[in-house]
Amino acid sequence: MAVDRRKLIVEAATKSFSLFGFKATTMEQVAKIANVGKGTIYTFFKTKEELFDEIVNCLIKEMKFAAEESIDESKSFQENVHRALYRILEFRLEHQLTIKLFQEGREMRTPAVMEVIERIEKAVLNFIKDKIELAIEKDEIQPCEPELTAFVMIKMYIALIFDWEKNHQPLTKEMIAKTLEQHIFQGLSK
Amino acid sequence: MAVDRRKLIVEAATKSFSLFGFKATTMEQVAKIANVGKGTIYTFFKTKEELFDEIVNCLIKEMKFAAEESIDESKSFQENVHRALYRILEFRLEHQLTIKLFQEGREMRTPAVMEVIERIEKAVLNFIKDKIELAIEKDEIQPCEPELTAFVMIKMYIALIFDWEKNHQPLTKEMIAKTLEQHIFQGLSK
DNA sequence: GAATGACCAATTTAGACTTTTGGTCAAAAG
DNA sequence: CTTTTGACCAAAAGTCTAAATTGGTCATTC
Repeated sequence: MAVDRRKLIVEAATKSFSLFGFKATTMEQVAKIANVGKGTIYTFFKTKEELFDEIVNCLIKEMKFAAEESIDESKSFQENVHRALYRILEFRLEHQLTIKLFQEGREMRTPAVMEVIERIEKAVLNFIKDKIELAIEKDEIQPCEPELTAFVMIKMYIALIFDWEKNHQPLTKEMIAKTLEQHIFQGLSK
Repeated sequence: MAVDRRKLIVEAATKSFSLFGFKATTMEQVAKIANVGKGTIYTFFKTKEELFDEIVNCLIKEMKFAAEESIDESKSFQENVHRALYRILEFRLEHQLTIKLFQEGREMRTPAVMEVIERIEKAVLNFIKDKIELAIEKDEIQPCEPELTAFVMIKMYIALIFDWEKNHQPLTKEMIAKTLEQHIFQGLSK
């Protein structure tokens, strides 16, 4: 084959979804960008959602890779959780597609987008959960419900990065690390 | 005066806001429920928002009272934070007005309602912040940024009560207390 | 002087009409 | 044959405007 039409389509769709979001992207436009007949898209993907899902799956893989890359086995569990979560949220802010998606989810609540956001969040949860399970096995942290702990950590991170700055000065990376350290790891008890 | 028209109006408006929300409540309806001419409302309140604000201020006071009541000086700071936050969120679920308001905020983003929700959340933040400052003074907990710590605690509570059950079995009051204890107070470090 | 409801400007709603869009498929291309 | 295509269709979304509603006023009433 001269050109990989499937790849062309996926690339075109990624570009369009990143630029205009899911709802505002039309299949005709994707076809045009990909230099392909509209019908051709449907030989590879049953629906617009299926095309979207493939792209998001790819995004999730990239995200996992970025997170995994940020981990340094020689560092402590705490340090690594901080690095991974910070990297993941950084990723969200660096990639046009995630920015657009979360925006569309917030502003229009497009069902397909809401679903996909949930998938992304589940993937992050599972990633952190795995790290926690490992840390428990290696006796680096107290035993706990890994899923619940991962959930708490992520919520806290999101809150510190995205919610706090709605009413306050944004926190620096160091402040966030310190807050996580002080609250989750060290606790406040005397 | 035979009847306190102001009180009648406030009561009628409270009933209507609780039942239909802010946007779906019309001043005419409030007047009708209060058995009062529409113009009368405007002799007490300049706008619909002003009437709304008065009612919400009252709600916030009640909420503070409930929270304050739930505190037992003889118990530990941790126990009291848990009791107070649990009571506040319970309050939110017991009162038709808060239920309707948070729902309207979520679903329609009515600006006046968004503002009011922010006011409620600020009040809760300040309440907890005060308790934390007190606890630091009394040397019950480590020194920390009271506002940031209060913020983290509240976010964690909301997450554990409202967000966790979107994808999992709801947590019992005890599980929530334990999670807060384990994560915030005791920490996970070894 | 306090209370009222008819009244008004402004916003919201309803729904008829138009356009766009996801998806199909018979025909064209290879 | 298989693969690609774009005209085509039903359905969904968008647009436009006339009608209804609503927050707020104020001359009149009590």
